[in-house]
Amino acid sequence: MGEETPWLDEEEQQTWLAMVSMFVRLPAALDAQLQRDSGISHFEYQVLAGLSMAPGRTMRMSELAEFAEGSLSRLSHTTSRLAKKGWVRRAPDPQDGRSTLACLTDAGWAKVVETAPGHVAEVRRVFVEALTATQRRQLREIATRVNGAIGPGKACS
Amino acid sequence: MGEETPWLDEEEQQTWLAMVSMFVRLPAALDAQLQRDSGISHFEYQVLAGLSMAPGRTMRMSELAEFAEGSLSRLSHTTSRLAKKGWVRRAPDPQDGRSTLACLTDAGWAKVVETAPGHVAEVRRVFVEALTATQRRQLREIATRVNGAIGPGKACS
DNA sequence: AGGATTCACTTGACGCATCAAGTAAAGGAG
DNA sequence: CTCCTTTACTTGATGCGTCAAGTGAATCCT
Repeated sequence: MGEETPWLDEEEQQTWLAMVSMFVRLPAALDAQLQRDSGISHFEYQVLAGLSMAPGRTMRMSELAEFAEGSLSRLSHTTSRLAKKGWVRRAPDPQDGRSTLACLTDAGWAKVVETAPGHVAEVRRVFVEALTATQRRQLREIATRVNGAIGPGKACS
Repeated sequence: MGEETPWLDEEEQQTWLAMVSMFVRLPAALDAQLQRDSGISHFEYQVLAGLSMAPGRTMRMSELAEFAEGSLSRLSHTTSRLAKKGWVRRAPDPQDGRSTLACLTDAGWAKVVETAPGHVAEVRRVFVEALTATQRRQLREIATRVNGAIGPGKACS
C-alpha cells in the first residue's frame, strides 16, 4: 500500500468514532433484548421472521440466507438448531432435488408471535423514538449510500 | 408484553431494513479488509490502535476495554493472543496491584504502522467518500442520539 | 488491626460462526 | 448415454466471545 493514504481530519474522526460506537453497540443491544426476553439471537430471529412472512411460511435455504444476510453454512447450522427446538422443519424441494425447503412449524409461528412485539418495541426505542422523521429520512439515504460503497454483498435492491 | 405495541409504518420499515443491512455489512466489510490484508480482527485492531495512541504505548486493561468497547474478559483473551504473537506485553501496575498494564511492543507498533493505512483507506472508501460533508454531520448527530437511546453502555461522553 | 467487601482481572467450559471439504442432484458437451 | 461442471446444500474442525467461577490485591468498617 502506498505511503500517501490521507488520514481522517478531526471532524471525520469524531463522526467515525461515534459511528463505530453505534455499530458495536446497536447489534449488541438488539441481541441482548432478544436473548433476555426470548432466548434467541438476532440472526435466529431474522430467520424465523423471514419464514413467518413467506408464502406458506416456507422458503428455500438459499433465499432465506440472502434475506437474513448470512452464509448458507451459517443458516444450515442455525436451521439445525431451530429444528431441534421444533420451530422449523426441513423438506426436500419437489421441484429441485438439490434444494432444501425450510418451513416454519406452528410452534415456530407461535414463537415469532410471542417474540416480535418486544423486539419491535426495542427497535422503536433506540431508533424510531430517538430520531426525528427528518433524521430517519437522512439515515435512509446514508445507509443506502454506504451499502452501495461496501459493494454488492448480495443485498442490492 | 402488552398486546398494543405499534408496528413500524412503511417509511420506518424501509429505513430500518436499510439500517440493519448496513449494520450487518459494514462491520463485516471492515473485518474482511483487516483479515485479508493483515490477518487481524477489527477488535484486535482497536486494541493495538488504542495502545499505539496511549502515552507510553501503555494502558490499564479496564481503560483499554472501555476504549475498544469490549468486555474485560474478551480483552483478556485477546491480549493473551496478541502477547503470543509478540505484539503486546503484560505488566503489573506498580500503583495498584490489582491492575494489569498492557504495553505495545516494537513489533506491535510496527504492525499498527503497517496495518493502519489500508484500514483508513477502507474507512474512507465506505464512509468518507460515499457521503457528503452534510451527511457526515447528520450521521454524527444521529449516531449520538442512537447511542444515547441505547443507554450508558459505558461510552457516554 | 482484623474481617468482610469490592475491584480488577484471569481462567475454563460452552456455544455459535467460519472455513474447508464432502455429497448429491441438475444441467450441459460430445 | 456418459462424463464433467455447476448448484445447493451439509458436515466437521477450528477459533473467538461469553458467561460463570476463581484469585489476589485494595478498601471499608468497626
